[in-house]
Formats: sequence, C-alpha cells, structure tokens
Amino acid sequence: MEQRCIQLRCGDHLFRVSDAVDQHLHIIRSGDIKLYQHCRDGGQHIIEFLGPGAWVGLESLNEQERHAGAVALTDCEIATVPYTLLTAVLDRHPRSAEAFGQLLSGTIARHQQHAAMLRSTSAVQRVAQFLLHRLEQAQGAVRATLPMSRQDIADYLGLTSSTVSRCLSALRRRGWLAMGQRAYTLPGLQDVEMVAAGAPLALDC
Amino acid sequence: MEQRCIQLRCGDHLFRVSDAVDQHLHIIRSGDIKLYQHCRDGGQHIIEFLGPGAWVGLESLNEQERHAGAVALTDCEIATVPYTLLTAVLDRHPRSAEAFGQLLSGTIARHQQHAAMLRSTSAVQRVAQFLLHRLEQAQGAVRATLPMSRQDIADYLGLTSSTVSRCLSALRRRGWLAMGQRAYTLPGLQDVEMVAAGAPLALDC
DNA sequence: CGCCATATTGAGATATATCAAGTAAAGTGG
DNA sequence: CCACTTTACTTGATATATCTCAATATGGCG
Repeated sequence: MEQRCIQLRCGDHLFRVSDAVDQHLHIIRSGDIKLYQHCRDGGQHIIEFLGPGAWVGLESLNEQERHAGAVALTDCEIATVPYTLLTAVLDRHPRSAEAFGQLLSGTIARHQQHAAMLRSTSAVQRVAQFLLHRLEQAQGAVRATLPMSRQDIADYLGLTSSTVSRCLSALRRRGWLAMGQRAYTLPGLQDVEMVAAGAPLALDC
Repeated sequence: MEQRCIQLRCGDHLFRVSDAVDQHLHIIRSGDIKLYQHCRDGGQHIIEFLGPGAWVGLESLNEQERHAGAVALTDCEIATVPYTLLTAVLDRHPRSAEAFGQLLSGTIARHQQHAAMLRSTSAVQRVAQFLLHRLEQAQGAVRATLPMSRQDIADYLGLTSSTVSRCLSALRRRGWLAMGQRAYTLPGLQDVEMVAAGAPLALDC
C-alpha cells in the first residue's frame, strides 16, 4: 500500500481540536502519541496513548472536524493513508474489510476498557491497571515506557499528578515497580495484578 | 431492508457476556437497553444505555464472543440484521458505507465523551452531565426518562447509588430537577448546565 | 554551573464511600 | 382489591481516600 511518511518532533501536533479533517488516516511507525480533549473547566482529558502500530484518526471518519488533538510525546514517524486509497483496497480485498471492521470494533472495545478503569474506585488500582496495560501492549516484553508526564497520566486516569506520584512511589517502596528514566519493569507482577484487581494498599508506609 | 424483529420483556437478555457472536446487528425500535460488563471485583460496569434508533453489537464486529452483555430495561422491540445482508447493502450503495463509517466513528466519539464524564471529579457534575446528555439524546424534547435503577446509574458514572440519590435530591431541592416515576424535566436547565461545567454545589442544604 | 520545568513529598480540608436505618414503591397471593 | 413481602430508594453519621496548596528535591538544558 502506497504511503506518505511524516516526521514529528517531540511536542509537535499531528492535528488539533477543531482542525478540519483532512481525509487521511495515520499509522504510527515509531514513537508515542497522546490523543486529548479539553474539558469544560479548562483542564485536559487524555483519551488514549498510542504507540507503534496504532491507527490514528478512526474517531474522525466522515466527520467534519476533529474532536480531539494529537501530540507527539517523543519523536515520531507517522505513515499517512488517504481515505480514497483505503476504501479502494477495502473494495478489492474483502478480507481487508473484515480486518478493518475488527480494527474499529477493537477501538470501541479499548475505550470500554478504559471507561472500566476510570470506574475503579481506588487510585492505586487505576495506576496498577495502567502499568499492566502498557506492559501487555508491549507484546510480551518485560519492560514498558512512560513517555508521558505525570500530569498526562493523571488526566488519563482521572486523578491528580500528586496522587499518581504517590501511587508510583508506594509501588516502588514495596519493590514491585522498578523505574528508570522512562522505562519500568514490574518485579512484583503478581502483587501488582492483585492491586489492579482491587486488593487494598496503603499509600503511606 | 429485510429485517426480523424480536420482542424483549423487561429484564430479558439480548445477549450475555461470553456468548458466541451470532453474526447479527440489532437496532432498537422501541424501549431501552443497558450494555454492561462485569468488573474484576464482582461489581458491574455499565458501558452505555441505548434507546430507540441505537445500534447494538458494533463492538462485536468480527469478534468471536461478546465482551459485554445487553439487557432490556423496559419491554423492547429489536430489529435484527444479519452481517451478510448489511455488507451486501454496503457494497451496492457507497453512500450507506459512508453512513456506516460515521456510525462507528460516532460510537467511538460517544465512548470518548463517556470517559470524559468519568474524569469529571465531582459527583454532582457527573450526574448533571448525565441528565443533560439524556435530554439531548431525546432530540429537543423537554423531558427524558430514567428507565434504569440508581445502581445502574451509579455503575455508569463510577459512583455509589447513595451518592447518585443524594445528587438527584440536591438538584430537586433547588427546583432545578423535577422527577415523576421515571420521567424528568429540568426547570433549571441553565443552572444544571453550570453544575455540569464544574460549578460547585453542596450536596446537603 | 545555575536555571527552569517536572516530580516528589507533607499536612490539612473535603468529598465520597461505607454502613445502617428508615421510607416508598412494586410485585404477590389471597 | 387489599394486606403482605420484597425490592428499590432516600437519608443520616462516620471513616477514609483523594484533592488542594505548599515546600522540597530532582533532572534536563542552556
């Protein structure tokens, strides 16, 4: 499939809220992107963090303007596919149409999962689920990265950056979480899974 | 478009979690349905409340089994469309394919909105947004209904049923919300919009 | 090396969960 | 149709978790 490729530097926008939709879809080749919205009170809501292989723009199919903005969290390579090309391929290969349906369906399922995470009452629970989820996405790797700021994580989980910090510290103190600059591992994977499932955990101590 | 029609009584399941996907989509002709998941700690998460005109099953396109269950909140009439028929129509009428894309895209956007609501910190804020949102969906009507239980609302908003009750009472006491058995109106629409936007509101008093 | 942004940590205020009691509504069987 | 049973809803008092505001520490970058 013929594609154009875009280079983004850390902090660059792929598109902004209220931009006209340019009839293109994007696929992340490398790097990380955050999809965000502004909430009524001026704050920022992170819709999703997207990494290599993820499609960007599915939420804007046949829409007039963007409901969300997309910013690069690291330097990125983004492949760009025009709708016309996509639909042509879908017409010629019925199988790819199925795959595309699965893609959209999967996106919806992902959002449902995210919503479920936001309803988990406890803060550590949400943070634990977040760490586990990023690790799962890393396809069996032992380590994952946190290219976004604490504030971004907070805006994603519906917490404050202080609370996120405290939760991470609590997990580190117990030795269940090991963090470098950006990368982390979970030596206490099973314990973290317990926390994610709702096991209580004091933030102090 | 040729369709079969199903009748559901209040409380009946359209499908359950882990059911095999039967290659059909559903459209609600009349009545209300809730889409739910079980969360890890045994509780219930409401994904979405769906009313007349809504499509059910978009999250299961090309999936093997259901990730969510669907239950009738009232007696319902449900139209049922096999995938095969749908894809045939989409092939013949390019315009309908666009419309279908829009439908999926809109579903994703709706989930993003829901997630945004869950990140609104205050409880009254979430409840106010919920009431306003149902009113918007009622296409300009002055009244909307709450066919679901308080517990369902709580599971949708990430609160407890007690808190939902308290919030509704607080809005009623101020005369901004008028409730009958199931239907409600918002005499203080603008005030409720302020609350939804983040204006503080004491639950007692 | 020093500055600036980001992250961590602390102490106190506050909102919501929890537990429990009381009330209203809905369904059931005579 | 009415008493009875059961479920759902409302409301109260308390505990606790998270937010808020502020101070300190860390790391990145010129």
